[in-house]
Amino acid sequence: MAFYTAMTDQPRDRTDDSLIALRRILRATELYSRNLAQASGLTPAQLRVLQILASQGGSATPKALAQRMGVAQATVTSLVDKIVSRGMATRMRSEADRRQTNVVLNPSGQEAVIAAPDALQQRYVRAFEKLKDWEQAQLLASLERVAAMLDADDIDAAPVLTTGEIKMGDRLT
Amino acid sequence: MAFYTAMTDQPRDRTDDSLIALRRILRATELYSRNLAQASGLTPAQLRVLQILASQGGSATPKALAQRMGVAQATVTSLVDKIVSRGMATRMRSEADRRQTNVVLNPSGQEAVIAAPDALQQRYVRAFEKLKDWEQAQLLASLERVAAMLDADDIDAAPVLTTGEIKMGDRLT
DNA sequence: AAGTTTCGTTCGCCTTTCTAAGTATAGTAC
DNA sequence: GTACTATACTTAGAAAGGCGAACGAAACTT
Repeated sequence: MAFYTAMTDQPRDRTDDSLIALRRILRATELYSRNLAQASGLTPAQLRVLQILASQGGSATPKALAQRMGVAQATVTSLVDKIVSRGMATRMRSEADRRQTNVVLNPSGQEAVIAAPDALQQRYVRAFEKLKDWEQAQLLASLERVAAMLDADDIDAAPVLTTGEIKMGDRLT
Repeated sequence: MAFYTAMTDQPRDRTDDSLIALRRILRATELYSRNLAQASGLTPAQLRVLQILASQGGSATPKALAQRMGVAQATVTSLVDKIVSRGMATRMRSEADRRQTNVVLNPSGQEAVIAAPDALQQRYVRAFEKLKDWEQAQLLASLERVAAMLDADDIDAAPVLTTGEIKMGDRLT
């Protein structure tokens, strides 16, 4: 991990430091999302479904949701159940292909999404928009770079990751 | 959110884009951690406990763990139960204060931590170390900046976040 | 028309997480 | 020293997220 421990100027390895920063980011957002979801009377997972729905123009199929969330279809079914039972969305059979179901966001669901802005947004946006122009550009470039570095698409020698088939060894009790 | 929609050069708002990048990062790491934990025969939460233990010199109290993880003590109890039942850690009453219990990492637990390097590490480190020197420095600075922007410490008007007391309104069924 | 694939649901199971209610130990006050 | 209070942890019970396997229905293929 420490490649150039010799560079005496830096107290710690940059790789380490960047990992630490990344974990801080992760941790902060995780805590926020719990928080926020509670504030809106929804669980994080349910809110995520609503957000995806909203981002897709108000409707999506369970399959699409599952892929988007990196979760099994069965899981989506139960999430949608709960959302539907709260009247925040409705299931509608597709006309074109009747195997498909469209989960459609209701007004009340839209409100929920608006009222509970994304955990990140809440805090991050304020800070981001206070930055100088070039700082914003810089930050954006860096984030996109990191995202690209982590993204599931361009995997080479890493464990499987294709959404929905997580394979892999034994699973003890 | 869109402050300078007028700047026609950019297809989208930088704030939006950076949020999207951030979500990609989050999503990628979330998927990875599931994956990785499974590969090691542990669940993500259990692995997190082991990692924290390791980072604390091999032992910590449930209370400390709970705080570190942003989770209730009862939750830690059940996580520790499972870890202990797999022989990866041991509970030991504290001599000084017998109300306290120390959760101590066993050799087998240490192995697990080493064998299952952090979800981020796995992938990120490889990519990071391929970057040019100035790129690394740049990225690190950006990440730390974002982390600072999100961190719980310097909150002003945002929802509570002090680890362990997540307060906040009603929680529907 | 029979077989195959795809989509979604149902079922049974496990894990995480919470709150509320205990139990034991430590500290403090009288 | 006995009684209160605070702290550290566990237990118990419930809800939620998540999975794979099995299933019914609709759409393709041959």
